[in-house]
Amino acid sequence: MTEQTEQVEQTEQLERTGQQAERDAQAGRTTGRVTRRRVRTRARLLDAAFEVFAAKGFGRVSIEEVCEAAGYSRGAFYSNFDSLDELFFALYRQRADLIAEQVSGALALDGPDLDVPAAVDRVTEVLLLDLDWLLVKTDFLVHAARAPDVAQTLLEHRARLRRAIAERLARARGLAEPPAVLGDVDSAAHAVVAAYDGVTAQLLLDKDVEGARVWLKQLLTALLTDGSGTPE
Amino acid sequence: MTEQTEQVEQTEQLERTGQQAERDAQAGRTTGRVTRRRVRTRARLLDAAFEVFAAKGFGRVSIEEVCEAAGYSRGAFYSNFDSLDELFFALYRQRADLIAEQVSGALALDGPDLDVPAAVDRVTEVLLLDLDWLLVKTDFLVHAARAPDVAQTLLEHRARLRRAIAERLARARGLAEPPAVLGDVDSAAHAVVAAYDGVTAQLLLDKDVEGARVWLKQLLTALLTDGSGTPE
DNA sequence: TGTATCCGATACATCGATGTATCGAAAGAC
DNA sequence: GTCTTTCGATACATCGATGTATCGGATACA
Repeated sequence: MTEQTEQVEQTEQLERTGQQAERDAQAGRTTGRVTRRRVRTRARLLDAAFEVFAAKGFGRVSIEEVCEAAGYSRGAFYSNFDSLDELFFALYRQRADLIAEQVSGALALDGPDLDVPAAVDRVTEVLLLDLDWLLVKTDFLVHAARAPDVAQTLLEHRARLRRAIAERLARARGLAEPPAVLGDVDSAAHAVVAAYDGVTAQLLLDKDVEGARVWLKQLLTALLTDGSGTPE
Repeated sequence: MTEQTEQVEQTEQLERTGQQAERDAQAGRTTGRVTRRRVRTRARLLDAAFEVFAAKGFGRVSIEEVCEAAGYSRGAFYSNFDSLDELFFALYRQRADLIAEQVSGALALDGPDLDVPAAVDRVTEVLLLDLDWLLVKTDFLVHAARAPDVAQTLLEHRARLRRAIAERLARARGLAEPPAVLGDVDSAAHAVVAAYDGVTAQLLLDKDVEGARVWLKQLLTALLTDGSGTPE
């Protein structure tokens, strides 16, 4: 569905600092024999998983399919993960963290005082970049909805995101913008996330990324600038 | 997860007018021997499916589990459906139509001129009634996202819903309300749906139905009344 | 009540996925 | 380069789910 090669490199780097030590510790040696091969296969498995999950949905994917897509046998899988759930969780964390960074970057771009429409543009660009990711993300949401501990993690993730937005808004709010249609910045941040999720749902069905972007921008500026922005 | 008994009656009535003729036609007789037993078991299978899907998620449910929950053997299932997918689709249609009716009712309640806040209250009540339904509905969304034909159906469903809202809004708009933060009524309707979906996502994680209701009301009034409503 | 038809239960054959145990090969340490 | 440790491939046993074919009991209709 997406290109496969050389995306590995990226993942590999992410993993290097990642949850490597845990497994080593659990295996005995405290970090001796860190193994280079291992990181590679782990990264490839994650990338393959993303590809396959996006294409068929978490619920319809077997361990073997992931391994096949990654070019490994099941032995490799069981050597790196305990279950598909664990792999899914790791995958989500990896990608979500990546996006979170990008969003932070987009928010931090202009100076200490925020240019709302410009920031909205940049954030929108990042958030609606990859349809496959939205698919997997939604899959994960549904998954988390039935696993309280997973849900907890996801909620914290979202809370962090909201807080970041709220802080950014607060810094900009005191200056020129009139108070938005919603009371405080917290509500505003909440609304931003809701708008994102809402647009995602439609996008998943009609696959019109550009349309979704336009629409999300419109929604966000409407919510944040109280009509003085660029509605319509 | 939810009560099971006597919900059957409801389903049964829905089915009576439903896609009954099709199968008969396909089986030969044009509608001879309409069978009473059949409608019962079909209805029970659908109810059981709802229960099981809500609890475990579509992807994690086997045909046998549904049958067991319904108190039938797999023979009954294969006599009524061809696949889990088909059952899922039927289930979605049934429930979605039910909700759509209720929303229509809630919208039609007050006279020819609409009292926006009151309508928002009523609609919110209906939309966020049943957490299990939201789970199944989201599951279905993810499912549809990967099956173009199913997506098409879902999109039409949503379009109808939006149109109903838009028409209702249009009737109310000419009178007193100032134009909302969004341009036309179409955009407004679109925004309403997006808000609904957005709130749903959060609700699926924190399971706080009351909070979600409050929040959705706030969002909707903010979007529809341009601040003159009851924000905070 | 008889009877033709329909429906759902049972049994069976098959397939795919899972997890484990074992072994050869690769990779790091010296 | 060797030697030890780790990783991943292979083979195997098992289990659960699927779909089908068949049969007996239920149901509608006369």
